[in-house]
Amino acid sequence: MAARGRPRGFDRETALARAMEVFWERGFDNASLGELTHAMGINSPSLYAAFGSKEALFQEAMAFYVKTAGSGIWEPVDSLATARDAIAHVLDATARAFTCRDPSRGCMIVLASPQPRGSNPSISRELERHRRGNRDYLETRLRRAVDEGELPEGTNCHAIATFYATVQHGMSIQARDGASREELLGVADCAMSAWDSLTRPD
Amino acid sequence: MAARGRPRGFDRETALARAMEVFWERGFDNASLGELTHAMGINSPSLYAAFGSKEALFQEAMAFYVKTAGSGIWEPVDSLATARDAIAHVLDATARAFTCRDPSRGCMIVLASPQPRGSNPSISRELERHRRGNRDYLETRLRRAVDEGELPEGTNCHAIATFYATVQHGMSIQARDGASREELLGVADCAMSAWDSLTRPD
DNA sequence: TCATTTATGTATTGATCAATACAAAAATAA
DNA sequence: TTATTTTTGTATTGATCAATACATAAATGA
Repeated sequence: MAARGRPRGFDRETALARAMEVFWERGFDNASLGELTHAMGINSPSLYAAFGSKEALFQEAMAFYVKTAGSGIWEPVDSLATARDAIAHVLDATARAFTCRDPSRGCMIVLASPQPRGSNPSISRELERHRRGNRDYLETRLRRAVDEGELPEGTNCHAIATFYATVQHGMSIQARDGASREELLGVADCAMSAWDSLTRPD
Repeated sequence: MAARGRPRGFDRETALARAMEVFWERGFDNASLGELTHAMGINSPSLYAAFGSKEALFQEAMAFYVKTAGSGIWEPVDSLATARDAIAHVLDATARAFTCRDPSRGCMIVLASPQPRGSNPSISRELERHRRGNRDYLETRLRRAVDEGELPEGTNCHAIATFYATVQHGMSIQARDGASREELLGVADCAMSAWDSLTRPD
């Protein structure tokens, strides 16, 4: 199946990666088409031909972000032996991922469009859906730990998952405010120091 | 000193309070002048005559927010007897304040302009400065507790203050994502359950 | 009364934005 | 070669935005 017509003059995935960087640094609204096309090295008709719209481009950039920056954080959650190891890993990897650019950027999922009734509610809802998914993922991992006997019956998995998700979200703001990697790792340590009392039987 | 000229036809502070609500719900960029003037019940020339510019209006709205919504959270920090009580109060009051509107809004200082290199960097910097001030305020309170003997010498006040500030920031995202007051109070409880191990002598 | 001062309502300005129209370019298929 | 298909670059569109021009209204001071 050879391509008909004139071949595309740029690499789609490279352009997508550059768009992701712009959205990550500037958020959805503040990333103008001029900035995006400049970073991607193309003109706007090429952008629209390849991606459809600014919103569709963002959706793809978000998926790309999850696949690249996010996978190192969340993928090991199921494979690590204990829920404690899993959550400690999430916080540790978060501290590293949120400070992997200079200046630090925090999490694109948390910061790219924080106004649910802003200019593009569907994007805010999609990001919210994703954050909720991460929280639920932690809760599911905790429930499994209860089933496996790592944690006692009666453990409040919902509250613990919500707590650690909250810490993870807060680290995005700290990163944007210039917190160093060491400070964020310190936050992760502090959060993990609650583990024993959170999972102690009543 | 009677006022010359035609008297202002609206109450300046009432209008400011309404502007604050709009900025709080929509953020700086997404709050259009049309929305602002509609909520304030005035036309744009009156807005500019009374407040100067959209940015100046936001600065005043931010100060108003700190004075009203924020004071109940931060004011008791110095007067409460112990650092533990102070921090527990901050988290508890935060959970309540962030869910005092329906739908929940979280914190205007955290959410109104989260892109440091967005459309208005000076506003982002001002908000960041304020967040940093809150964090420093917690650290100062912890150092006082060390001086007074509540906490042992060698307590890592910087790390503990950063941790609790991070939790507080994360609660804004949770509130925006629809977390209930009870869930946020649960987050506050989880965070406080780390207290003993965080403040235990080495 | 009349000049001065300040506020208000209507209408508009220039800038910026996302998205597109259009014709030329570059490939394949017949 | 010629017709067809798709991409590219230039230029533009209509919408929306923050901010303002201007004439009128409503107060005080002389």
